[in-house]
Amino acid sequence: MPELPEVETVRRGLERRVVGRHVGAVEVGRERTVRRTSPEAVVHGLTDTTILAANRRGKYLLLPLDSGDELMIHLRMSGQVLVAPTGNDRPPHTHVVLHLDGDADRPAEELWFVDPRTFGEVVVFDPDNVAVEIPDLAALGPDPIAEGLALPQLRAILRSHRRQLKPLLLDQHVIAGIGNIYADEILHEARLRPDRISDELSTMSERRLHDAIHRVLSEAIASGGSTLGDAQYVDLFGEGGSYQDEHHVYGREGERCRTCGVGWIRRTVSVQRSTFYCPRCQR
DNA sequence: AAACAAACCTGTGCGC
DNA sequence: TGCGCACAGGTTTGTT
Repeated sequence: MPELPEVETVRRGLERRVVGRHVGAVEVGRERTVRRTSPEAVVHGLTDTTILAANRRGKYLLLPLDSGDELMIHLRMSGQVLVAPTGNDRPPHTHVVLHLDGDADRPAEELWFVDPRTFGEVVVFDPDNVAVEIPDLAALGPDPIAEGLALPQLRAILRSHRRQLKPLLLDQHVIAGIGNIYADEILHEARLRPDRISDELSTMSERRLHDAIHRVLSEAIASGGSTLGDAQYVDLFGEGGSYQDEHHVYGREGERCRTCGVGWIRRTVSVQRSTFYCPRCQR
């Protein structure tokens, strides 16, 4: 579920609350969550370390440790990262727990990785060996927020592929961080149909797409991301975002278009994903 | 190279 | 009320 804006919101929470903390004990409850290595590797890699920073690339959370290793967390569809006072009841599907020591101004707390569908993962890796240990992370395209994506760079990407825009935006090797909600919202903002071909856009359309990527992602981050009806996505402190109120097309099949007030939002399927757009103002 | 399908899991909402 | 099916924010793998 979480895409770039949601992961960025979690990252900011980690920066505020977790960076600088020392990790005492570590518990791994479900092996599948640490399947890239093993429970022992994650426990040993985290125990008695200090978390130095909270970074993000695409949908990957990356926390450098004082050991020289990094903690990588990917939420996939249903993962959550939460902080809570030590001793609080843990929600169902809490698979990894980091005990954060208290200090002069903070009580001891726990960092929980919660994930009903267990697609998410937690791994401790050596950043000098990332291409071998986490090849998908090493192969990520540019992150429009963390690294920036200038117009000439986007043009080069669009013109070097001959692909439909929706699958192209969802491809993490091409651009990192955009998922199903924001791909649709970006294409709506750019007034481009999801099946337009990347190397057939006018220079003006390329510019609109570039503007839309930055505008939609930035505004979604400013709103704390999108929390849908199931409240699956919440930030580190359990708070939902509000960008769902700004959605113009995602989840709005059959509704009148908020942009043109004339068209009706249509749902199709692309890359096995629901795709929403306004056939009148997106061309 | 790009489109397409299936797989990995669990939970929820809907029609009947 | 209960059952079965469709569907869900992601990514990998394998096939056309």
